[in-house]
Amino acid sequence: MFGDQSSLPLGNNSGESAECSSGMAHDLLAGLNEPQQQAVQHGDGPILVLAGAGSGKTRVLTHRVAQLIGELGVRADRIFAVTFTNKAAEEMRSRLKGLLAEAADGLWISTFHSAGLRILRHNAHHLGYSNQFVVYDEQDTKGVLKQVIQELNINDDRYPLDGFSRAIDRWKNNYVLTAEAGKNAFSVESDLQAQVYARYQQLLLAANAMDFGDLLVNAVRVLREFPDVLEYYRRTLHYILVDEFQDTNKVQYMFIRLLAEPRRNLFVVGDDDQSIYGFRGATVSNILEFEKDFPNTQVVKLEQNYRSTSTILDAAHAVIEKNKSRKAKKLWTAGDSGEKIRTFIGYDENMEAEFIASEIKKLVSSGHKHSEIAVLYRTNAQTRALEESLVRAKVPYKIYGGLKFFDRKEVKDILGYLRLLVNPSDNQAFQRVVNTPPRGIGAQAILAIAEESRRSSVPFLHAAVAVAEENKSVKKFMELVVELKTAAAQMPLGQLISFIVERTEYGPRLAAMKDPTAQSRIENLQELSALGRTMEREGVERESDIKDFLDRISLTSSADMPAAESGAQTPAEKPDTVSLMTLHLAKGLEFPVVFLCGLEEGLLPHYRSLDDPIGLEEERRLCYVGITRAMRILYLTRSYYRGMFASGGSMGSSGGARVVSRFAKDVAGERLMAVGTERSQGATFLEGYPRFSFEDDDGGNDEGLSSWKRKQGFARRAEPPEPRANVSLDQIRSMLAPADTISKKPETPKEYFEKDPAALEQLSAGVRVIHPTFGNGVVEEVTGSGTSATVVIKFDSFEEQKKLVYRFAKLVLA
DNA sequence: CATGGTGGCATTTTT
DNA sequence: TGCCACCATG
Repeated sequence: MFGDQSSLPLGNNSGESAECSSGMAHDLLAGLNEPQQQAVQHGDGPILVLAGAGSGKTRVLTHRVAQLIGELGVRADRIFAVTFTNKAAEEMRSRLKGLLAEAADGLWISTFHSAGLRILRHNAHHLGYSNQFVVYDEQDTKGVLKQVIQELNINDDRYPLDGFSRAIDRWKNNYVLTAEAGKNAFSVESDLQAQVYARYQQLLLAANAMDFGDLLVNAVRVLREFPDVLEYYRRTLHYILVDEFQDTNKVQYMFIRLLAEPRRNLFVVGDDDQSIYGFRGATVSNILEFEKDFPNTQVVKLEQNYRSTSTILDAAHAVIEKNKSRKAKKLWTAGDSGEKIRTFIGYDENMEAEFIASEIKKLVSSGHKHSEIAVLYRTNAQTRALEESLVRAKVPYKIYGGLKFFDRKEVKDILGYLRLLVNPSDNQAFQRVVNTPPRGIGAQAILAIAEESRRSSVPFLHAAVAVAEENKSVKKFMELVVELKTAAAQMPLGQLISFIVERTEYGPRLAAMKDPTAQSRIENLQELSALGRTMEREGVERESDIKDFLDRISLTSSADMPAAESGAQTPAEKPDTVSLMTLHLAKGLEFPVVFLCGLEEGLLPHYRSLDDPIGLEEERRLCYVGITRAMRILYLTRSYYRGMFASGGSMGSSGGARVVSRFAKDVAGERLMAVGTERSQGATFLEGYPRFSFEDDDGGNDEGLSSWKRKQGFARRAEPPEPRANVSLDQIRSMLAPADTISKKPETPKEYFEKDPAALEQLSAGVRVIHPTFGNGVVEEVTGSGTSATVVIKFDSFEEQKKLVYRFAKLVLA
């Protein structure tokens, strides 16, 4: 009776938007089962929805929002929905757009990190940052850490950088500020880590920069330490919804708790079986804490699965039921049992990949679309073999995760210039670009600049002015910066980027190289410029274009955009491609056909978790997530040997021969059906290859591996794999485009200046503001304080200035 | 003092 | 595979 749900073609991004209609009332509940309706109709107060895989979680979430707006008359801008990835946020946004049309305007839907960023863009000044701070990525962060380690004279053989970066990360996940970290140091090492942490934060502050963790930590700090700010957000956000609640860590939990506390209208959705971000500090205990912190929480369980066949669900259950720490539950389906699970063992990872590629071709010729198929794996390293095989078989695919467009060196370099232009204290950007391309400023010169920067406590860029006195190369660089700075004030973004590429010699030098990759790098820069052009906005200050551009880029994650794709597809709307991604990225998605590969001990479960029971449980959940992505057909594959670096084989006994994953064994039995080599070569998925076949494969010509290789055209590589095609401009653009809300309104919450005393502090002469009826203007004077404050504003479209009572003028920062 | 080439080495998962 | 450290050269 809910058949329509289980037959969704590709739930993640097509799916339910089709159901949109305007007469909301009963449509909202139609097609929902009992517990789903219960969740959607829940009144005020806290509610925890335990939603198993494929039980219609997103559907409940979106219908709940629609219910709040359509039935209960809640204003859209009173609702705040948080997700983990931009992709999930975008998905929710588009479904709501389908359900509610323009009634959805004003909703705040965003990831935790963009929410933090948005709050800090208005409030970072409370913490001593400028509101124009930059966001440091991992590389920048490592650069700062390196500096700290040098400064503190730490032996980096004994204490490697990664250790510090992990420690700091852990602290931030748990909202441990530098002072507490220092106080609680219990060993030489942790004391050292705390010192590094403290100095690291100082340097970030000096550079007016925040790392990813800071976006949350500092947001929470602002809310905790500045009651006015907290008050403002509490007054604005009446209903809060959280997706993937099992993956929240402590800071994130503090964040939503702070916001939701007074009204307690908190709606969280999660599944303890799908908690796979323990390494990031996520803790299932948040689910337990939740019921403690929010007494009288209503709990709703969704156990009916609309996605998979019962065979697939059984297999998934066989894997997950072995976990000790989980709430007992079992998914069920009203659907059929479907086909058996198909298994394959390849001799090595190439053969495994070849199999997958050829199997995909078969599936496609029997009527499946490429886009219905996903290949999932534990580690990004596994993509190499897969990609090669897919290219050779001419199967169009997209890889999610891994290297992003914005991670490419040339792109980062040019972005480095942009960063430096809008934020002169961005020392990491300075170091990145000061000698890129090489212009005679080496280690010594940079050392001198760093020295000067320390001595007079000014940013590197300023320090460089002093150094320029006696260093011609530095002087030339400074002149370049001035020239670019001038250009930045005059040119639109796209043009500016091209200008930078030219004037820094970056482009010309690339063009002069004979390196075959140079051409594609030039193209990447052209794309960057084109992208900049599409981000230009009318009537906005040039600099804010640059800043927004940089913000969006720093929050665009690997899940949001394919890192690589191939296959000549027409530039149609939805290119038909197979999806490749890690198990982590696959969470929340579904596909009619799923290949789950590398089912080997040491890979899934990953060897880093083998000796840790808690880690093993998480690996098990990961496997569970993988299996439950499949709707109709599931393949489990592995290989017998795998060309990995020594570490991976450390647990394998006989020189790298790999052992089948314990999770695969749990699935074993009637449900499995061997396909491919297994039947022809005596190899079995669960056992491996018979010994005799491949001990020396130069010898035996007519059986086993070599013949298989010949048959597959293995030995001679038909043609070299084509270089990865670049991601299309359209895709990048569409990823960057979505703002926090459905409508393209200013980032500032509507009532920012309505009654909030804290906001008044931001108004002073020269600040640009927007008035709902008078439009854009600039503040000339602020008089009085509190509720009697008045503001004099000169609006662009009026000759005379206007004097407005602050309390009533619904001003918004421009 | 800066640069470019070479060889060694490390690779979980991500906002 | 891609990045970093080191070394020889200009």
